[in-house]
Amino acid sequence: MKNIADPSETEGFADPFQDMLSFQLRRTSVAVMSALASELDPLGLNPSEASLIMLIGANPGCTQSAISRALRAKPANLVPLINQLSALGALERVSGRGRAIALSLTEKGRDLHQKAKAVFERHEARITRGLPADSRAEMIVMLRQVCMDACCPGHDEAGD
Amino acid sequence: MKNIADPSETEGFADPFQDMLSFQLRRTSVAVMSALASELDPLGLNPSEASLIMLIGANPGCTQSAISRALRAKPANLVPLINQLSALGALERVSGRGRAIALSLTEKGRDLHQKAKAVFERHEARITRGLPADSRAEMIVMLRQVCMDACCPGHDEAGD
DNA sequence: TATTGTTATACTCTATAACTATA
DNA sequence: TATAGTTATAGAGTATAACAATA
Repeated sequence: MKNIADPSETEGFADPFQDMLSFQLRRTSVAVMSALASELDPLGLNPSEASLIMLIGANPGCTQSAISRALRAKPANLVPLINQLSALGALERVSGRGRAIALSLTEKGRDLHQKAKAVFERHEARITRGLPADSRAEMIVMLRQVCMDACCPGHDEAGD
Repeated sequence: MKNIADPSETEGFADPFQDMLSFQLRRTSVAVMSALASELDPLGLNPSEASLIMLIGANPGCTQSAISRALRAKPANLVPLINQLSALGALERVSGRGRAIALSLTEKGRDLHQKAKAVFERHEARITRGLPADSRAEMIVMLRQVCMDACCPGHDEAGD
């Protein structure tokens, strides 16, 4: 069945990314987000929508610009997301000062918020079940450090 | 300047993702890949192209299907990538058995390979410069574990 | 005028289905 | 037929520019 040199079918295929932090980060992030999407599926939410509900649930009355900063997303990209959750009846807009709009969850949104929190907690437990007890917290600290160092390639100061 | 309740402008904005491994992974991965893209820019390569060169450089004569497995990418998505690097004169195809095609670097490709390796090493050092000495290796081990646990949500066996 | 939000758009990544080519 | 590769296309996610609305 193996007629040509196909190293990946054997142990002989060299993976230069196996020992690179950058690529392991990416692979793991993709795997984790994909698993999270599957776990959120029964709620009819994707990770973006669930994140938005988590954020508004934790900060009732916040504005879109505050959310865009928190999610590191462009304001323009929040519009379809908010429209969909609004059409779903999960959140409502109340006009604030200036052009600002205060976002908060409806009763349906609060229900989704509780369910999403449960999914997140279960997911978090699931992906860390193979780690020693303190490793999760250590890992988060290290990730924040790496994120900061990556964001500010030339300096030593904080940026996250 | 702050007329409405905008928690993100103060310390009062709650970030429910700050202590979640899943979202810190994603944030860090995005920041790291963005930094890598900037560092590869002078070579005229993006991270995908550079990864492909690294992989073929480490495995001369490998096939596209081997690469797609190693990069966890769909074979169809490699086509434009390979076409571009081929048009750039960085790699060449030699037909193998069946419909398989063996890929290898040209002289220009080997030159890019060396330069990309240098960029990767510098980048790796840069993003880990804020970590204690052994943390990088520990982190990679933990990431592989988390990746495995995320990929196989229901079992305990290996999958990465 | 400065800030906030919206629209339109484009570019990259990723995913699938249908197709071709070859042992 | 099974494997390898290609094409076309559709869907996310993300980026920018231009615009509207309001203090």
